[in-house]
Amino acid sequence: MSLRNILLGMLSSPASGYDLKRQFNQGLRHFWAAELAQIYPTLQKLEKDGLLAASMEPPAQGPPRKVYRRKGTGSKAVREWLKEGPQFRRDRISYLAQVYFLDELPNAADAKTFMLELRAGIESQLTELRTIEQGWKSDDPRYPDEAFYPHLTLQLGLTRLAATLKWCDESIARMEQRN
Amino acid sequence: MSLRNILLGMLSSPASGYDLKRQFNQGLRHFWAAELAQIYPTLQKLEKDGLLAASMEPPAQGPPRKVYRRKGTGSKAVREWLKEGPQFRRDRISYLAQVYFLDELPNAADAKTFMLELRAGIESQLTELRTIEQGWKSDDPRYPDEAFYPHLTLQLGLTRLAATLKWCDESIARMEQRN
DNA sequence: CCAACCATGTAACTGGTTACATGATTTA
DNA sequence: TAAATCATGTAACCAGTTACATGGTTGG
Repeated sequence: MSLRNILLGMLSSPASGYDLKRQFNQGLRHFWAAELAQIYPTLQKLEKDGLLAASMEPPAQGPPRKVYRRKGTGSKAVREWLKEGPQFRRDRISYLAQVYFLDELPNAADAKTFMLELRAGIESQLTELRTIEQGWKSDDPRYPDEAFYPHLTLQLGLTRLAATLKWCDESIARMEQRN
Repeated sequence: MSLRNILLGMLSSPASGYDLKRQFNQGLRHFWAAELAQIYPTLQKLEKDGLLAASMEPPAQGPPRKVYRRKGTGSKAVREWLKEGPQFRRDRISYLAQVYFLDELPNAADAKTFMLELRAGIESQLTELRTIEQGWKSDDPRYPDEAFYPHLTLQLGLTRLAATLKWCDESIARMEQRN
């Protein structure tokens, strides 16, 4: 259900499915990912439901694009989604499930290897996020003021990853004390 | 795929589907939730695949239970899952998707209401987690030493929620400055 | 001309949720 | 005896992923 709302939100200005995928990669992928194979059918459904209008546009260059425009009903749907209040869907954290069972590894060194790999993964996510922020800064000098709420989401991403990294270090230290 | 591995991990001692659901509610629900409608068929599949053995056991009291036992192949599968290294599946955060589009609300007061509700939700998750920790403490006085890794997962939950709460407060403050 | 990229789509499958069905046992 | 809880399951559906198919356009 959420992808529908997200696409509606992104369509405050007209865009094609391919455009939207690019936007996902730039601004939303740190808290939401979507594949084209899911985006295209969802847009078709939104058009059928009367929330979007579609038109084929042969552009100045490149292959023909199907551009979607948000209708009044579409904008209303976004506002209703936001007025429902925050949605707390229990998110699953795969690697935490693994940490939970780490005692199943008979060799303590294997558990430590796991945690070091985890730390490395989190750290690379952190640098990735900082790269996104740099991109935003260079795209528009008015950032972060011109993108107030997107900036907030990025801040939470950075904050959480920093906290997770700290947790990794503390956990590894405790594992060493445990021996 | 992960639920299979989690169930295998939980079955270091024999249990029924219903037991496992209870364990989910106690120890894992802060990073993974599962319904009985998913647990039962998954256990059946694991039995069919030869990783678990099942036996009907008419207990001293209560209705008959189907108890599953992990076989050697099952334990091996858990170790292999852990040796693959940490799985980073991009987690989706619904409420962040909503925050991203909060400018769609024409009335700034509505956006603030949203953030306050978000803060309240996070806070209640935090108290819920602290309640779980208290439960663990009273269940076993040796905690957290006897449950080292489960304790670590709880710590991350607490750390992240505290960080998120701080972010909420800072964000609300920025929104007020923005006017 | 070929590789890389732009652009749209369908089909099959997996994982997970919601709703429903059934019945035994325990407790108030 | 009625309600709550224990206990196991199936069916229909929804969301999301992976793999595949197709073809236009641009740049080396």
